[in-house]
Amino acid sequence: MNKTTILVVEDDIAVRNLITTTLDTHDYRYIRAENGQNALQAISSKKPDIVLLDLGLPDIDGIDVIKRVRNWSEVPIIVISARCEDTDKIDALDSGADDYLTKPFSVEELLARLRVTQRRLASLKNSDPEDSEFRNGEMKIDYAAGSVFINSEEIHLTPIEYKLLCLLAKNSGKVLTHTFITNSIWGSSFDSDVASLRVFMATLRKKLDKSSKSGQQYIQTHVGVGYRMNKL
Amino acid sequence: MNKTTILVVEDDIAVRNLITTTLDTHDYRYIRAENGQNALQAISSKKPDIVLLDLGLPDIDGIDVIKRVRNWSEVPIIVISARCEDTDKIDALDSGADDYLTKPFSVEELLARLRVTQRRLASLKNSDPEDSEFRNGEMKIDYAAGSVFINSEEIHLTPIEYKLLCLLAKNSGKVLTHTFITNSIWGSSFDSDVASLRVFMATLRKKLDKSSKSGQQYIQTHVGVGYRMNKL
DNA sequence: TATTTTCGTGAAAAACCCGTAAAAAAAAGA
DNA sequence: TCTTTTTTTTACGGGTTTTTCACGAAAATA
Repeated sequence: MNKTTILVVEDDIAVRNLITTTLDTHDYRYIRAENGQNALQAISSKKPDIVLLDLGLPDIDGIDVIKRVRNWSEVPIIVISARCEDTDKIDALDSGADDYLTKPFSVEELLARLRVTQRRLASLKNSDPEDSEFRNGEMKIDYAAGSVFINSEEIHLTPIEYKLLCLLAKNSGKVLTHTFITNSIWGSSFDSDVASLRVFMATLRKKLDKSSKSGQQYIQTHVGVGYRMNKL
Repeated sequence: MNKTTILVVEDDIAVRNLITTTLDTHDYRYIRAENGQNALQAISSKKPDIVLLDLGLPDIDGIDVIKRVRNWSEVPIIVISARCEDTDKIDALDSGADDYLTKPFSVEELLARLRVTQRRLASLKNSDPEDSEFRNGEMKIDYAAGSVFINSEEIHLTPIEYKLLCLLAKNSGKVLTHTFITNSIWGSSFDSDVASLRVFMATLRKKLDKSSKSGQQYIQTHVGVGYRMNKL
């Protein structure tokens, strides 16, 4: 049986060393990342079992890291942060974090919470390896890099366009209702959001089709209901 | 969709009221238990989705409650306790608790952690995606994709046509009265709706028959009563 | 069979929804 | 600050969808 692998995302060397030596002495394997970019890449390439994430990273905000990971991976994320405000905790948890510890934290508690997470993973034993990229026809989404390609040619998407595409991709083949989509992206569903949604769909389709050779229809409209990504 | 049911195990009336009123205002259902015995009974008989557990109960020690529950149930347990020692936390977590909050706790944080737990429960349920579909003769309805096939060739239906077909399919073999159908689709039943219904039936039949090889009659008219989908 | 009622059908009218462009507002970078 | 990018708002045209209506066919009733 393999050791549980833990990705430690922390730029403060002292804290990182504290964590890694603790993990070492408790029979864990670990990987390190000093910033958000590396963290995202490590999650997609090394596929750790659990992620320990500091929120105060030099490049990307920790919350954004969580959100981006959650576009394609369900890997448990335990946040370890100096931010002790309630709103920070709530933001992190609602963005997709599984647990939240505030610095200074008890090493023993961290280990206990790791065990809780491991227990849950074991009972799941859901051995479907999550793919860090999505392919459909000529399109490819590289989740770790946050970039999209048509025929290995990168196309630039704005944040919302990217989110939208990920949402459709994750539910490829299924019809997503207007309200489901607007809720997923804006958190609420006003009529004005649906109007915006149409605009985004238009630009997204334009960008996808422009690079596509065959006249493939990636996104299909379901009148009065919503949209669907076709499996090609 | 049912509300999430939460068992609140807490003997301190003030704290309990704080929690239950909070749950009330956030669309949760709750059950109460004042001691460990009642809690164990409630978990087995009422089958709550989540348990909020105070450790300082009058009869059984909270840790023991956790251990005994874990003999036969995996229900998520979130501990809310005045004990703030690390060892207490670790004992509770290692005994099978899923999370641990110390009093005084932030109501907002509690809600956020409840949402985390709910998220996990939801993803557990959806792990086996039964892509529900309906088959009858050469026809197939893929509900998730919102599309209809005749001999694995997709046919385009307008929203009402699709709704109508789903309604007939769901009650395949049964005669549906005019008023039942118009009520299901328009919410009310005017004479004009029945007139429309005839038109929709005509186009629907036309679309189904056009692709069908054998002259199968999917929809049968019952004069003066309504329509029925034949089982083929 | 004759009469009445109910259905199916085609076509036109009305209503509706969607895509699109363009401008305004907001956010992000330089 | 100014510029650039991104998001939101608004309005309109066009195509699809729904509704209405008229008339002939089919079925039920007597």
